[in-house]
Amino acid sequence: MAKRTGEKYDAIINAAVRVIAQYGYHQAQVSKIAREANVADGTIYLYFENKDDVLVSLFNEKMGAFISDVEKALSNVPSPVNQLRELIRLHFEYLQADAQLAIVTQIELRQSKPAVRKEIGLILKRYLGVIDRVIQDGIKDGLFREDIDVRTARRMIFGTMDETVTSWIMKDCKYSLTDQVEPMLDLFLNGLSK
Amino acid sequence: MAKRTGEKYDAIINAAVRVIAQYGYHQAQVSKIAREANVADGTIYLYFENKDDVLVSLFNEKMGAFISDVEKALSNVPSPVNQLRELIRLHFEYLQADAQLAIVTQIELRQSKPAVRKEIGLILKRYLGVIDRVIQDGIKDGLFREDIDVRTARRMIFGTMDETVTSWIMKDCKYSLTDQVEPMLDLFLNGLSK
DNA sequence: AGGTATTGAATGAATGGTCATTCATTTTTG
DNA sequence: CAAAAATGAATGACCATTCATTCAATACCT
Repeated sequence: MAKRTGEKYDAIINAAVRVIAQYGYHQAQVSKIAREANVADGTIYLYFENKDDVLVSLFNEKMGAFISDVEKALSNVPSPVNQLRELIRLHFEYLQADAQLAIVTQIELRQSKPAVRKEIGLILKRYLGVIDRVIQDGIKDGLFREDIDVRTARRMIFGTMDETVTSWIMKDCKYSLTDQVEPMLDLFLNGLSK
Repeated sequence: MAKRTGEKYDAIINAAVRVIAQYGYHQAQVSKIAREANVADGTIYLYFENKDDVLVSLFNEKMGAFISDVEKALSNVPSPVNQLRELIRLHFEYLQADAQLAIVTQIELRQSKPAVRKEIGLILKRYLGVIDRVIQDGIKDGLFREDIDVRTARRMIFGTMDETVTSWIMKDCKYSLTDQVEPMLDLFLNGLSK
């Protein structure tokens, strides 16, 4: 039965991030991940059910930690406007700090099988909930318009950040993501119109 | 040498859309696509280089037609505000009218190999150019703020539409996409702030 | 202490299933 | 009756997964 914990568990997950980031999803064979983790092919099956389980666990460990960080950080920020700023900032800072992880979660894991993507979607729901709460607080506090639809606004915030990170990666991460925080926040708050 | 035209060429592309939409990218074998097109497996290789070429051609034919429609439609619309409305409307209308195509371009083809995704990216560039032009016109006409960054705004517009279509598909297309046009346009133009 | 049994972690070569692609043959067309 | 188009069975490459075996550590005995 898969162990799901321990030193080698972490080693395999981190090896998977490096291998997938370097070779891409389709060239990340189990044997390559095993070699990178300094472990035999068969050992992976002592810690994980199968290859898909490695991918889901990877996303769960890394994204789970990120969401917890965001939740904790936002709880110390009073104004919803600053919460939104902090959310965007953390989103960009986290991925900018670990470009390999960014490539894996943003590009490569999206090529996985439906079953894997479904699990990933469930984990992401928690993050979407965090965004929703910021918007709702903003409306309650009278800072945001009460006639906006929370889901529409959430899709705008998440969709824009997601697209921004993806194109940053596609352009080889060669500009600063965090420089985008203020212009993006300004667009979200004030819109295109004069 | 691949023919890239003719009755069977279209039949194969349309069969690919149906098979991929129904079975998913990973269960869309060449033999299944051939059967759906009423053609032998080998015939596919008379019209296409290989399986990847089928996928790229599919995107090129379908998305190319869509972009041309959008370009033509916008050229008859005077105000950039109305151009933006029309762009969002066409984007949603086109995908709502053909849910199978929406599933394939929005979800399934994103699981393809890097080489295929790269081609898809090139085709999409033309569409992003259309969005950029609407924003630039809006600034020139004094309707949009001149201090916004065109690329940031473009990523907001494309990212938000993309995320909206994806979650519409994930929720089994069971609400109206086109109902989202006005609330989304309003958010783009006026933002979240009161 | 010295020796021996027991456990379970780790190994990596072998297996088996899956498909894209090919090409010798057949069918259709002009 | 050529020439072109279409066929579909056979091929071979690829890779996740398995499992018989090795190895190391710990417990148990005299």
